[in-house]
Amino acid sequence: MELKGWDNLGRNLDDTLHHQFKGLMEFLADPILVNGRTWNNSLQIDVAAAIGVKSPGQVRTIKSILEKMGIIKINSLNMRIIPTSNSVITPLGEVLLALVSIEERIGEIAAENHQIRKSIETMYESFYVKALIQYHFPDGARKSDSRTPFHPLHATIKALHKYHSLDKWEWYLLNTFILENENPTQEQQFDNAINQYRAHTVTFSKADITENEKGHQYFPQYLGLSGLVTFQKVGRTWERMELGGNYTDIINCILDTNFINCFFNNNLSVLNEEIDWDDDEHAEGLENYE
DNA sequence: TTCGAAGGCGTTACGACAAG
DNA sequence: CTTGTCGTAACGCCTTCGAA
Repeated sequence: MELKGWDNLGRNLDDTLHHQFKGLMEFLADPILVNGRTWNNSLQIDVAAAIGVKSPGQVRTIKSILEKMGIIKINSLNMRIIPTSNSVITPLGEVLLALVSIEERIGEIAAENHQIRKSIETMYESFYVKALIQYHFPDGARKSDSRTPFHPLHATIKALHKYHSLDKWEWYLLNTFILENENPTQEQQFDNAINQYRAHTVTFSKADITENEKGHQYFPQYLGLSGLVTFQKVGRTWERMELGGNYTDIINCILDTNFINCFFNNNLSVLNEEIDWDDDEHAEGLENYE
């Protein structure tokens, strides 16, 4: 049976990316460096040099992941506008910039102090919770199979809630079948597939993954950073994911069927603190993590 | 020409096994 | 039990390519 991952960008979210983002913002903040240029190849080459990557193609990948995470404004880097750090960064991006700066300043203390390290980690978690709430596929979970806006966090949390945990192959089954939000047909197909797998009537190997074979690498990594999901790891690869113990009110909020309606219909934006829930219960859930 | 992104490919980590 | 070797799989950087 063929397994297919959701589309993904091949970029890890880690210290390196955080600092590349900071480097990009520092570059754009300096009019002398930007030198009146719009977002063209020449500018990208200079940005590449400034943030320590080797090609403008990589700068574009970084731009793309920062956009999807809601760290920079979508299309704020384009060929018509001369960018500045202020015209590009989102409120969520400001949070990340602050976190990276804090981490740099107290880095030495933090290295020796478990408590402080833990606090920083928690701050990054709440940052990534917000980033993932707004992270979605506006053009479909997998371009080859779908064109409907899709919210991967919602789909994952919902599956984890129902099936308690997902191993790597169950994760690929989720990716293979679930391509739309709240689609009962797809959910039934996924249910059949996961039950067969759990009954050991089918087994999978790497060779069964025919599309987006790194689907297990990137999005699960993002989930882990948010603390919403935890992973049982063997060495450096994960075997099983389940809901983290914390953030239960956020998780309940994401599970609510209104969540998707609000997200896609009301232009829900955690970036700009414009969440406008129908009832107060949801709003409280989010406020705890502002 | 510029774009996004799939996946190729070099590097690294793991695990099995043998030898000390 | 520890150390060393080696084959395999995972990782992740970044090249390449189809599309616009």
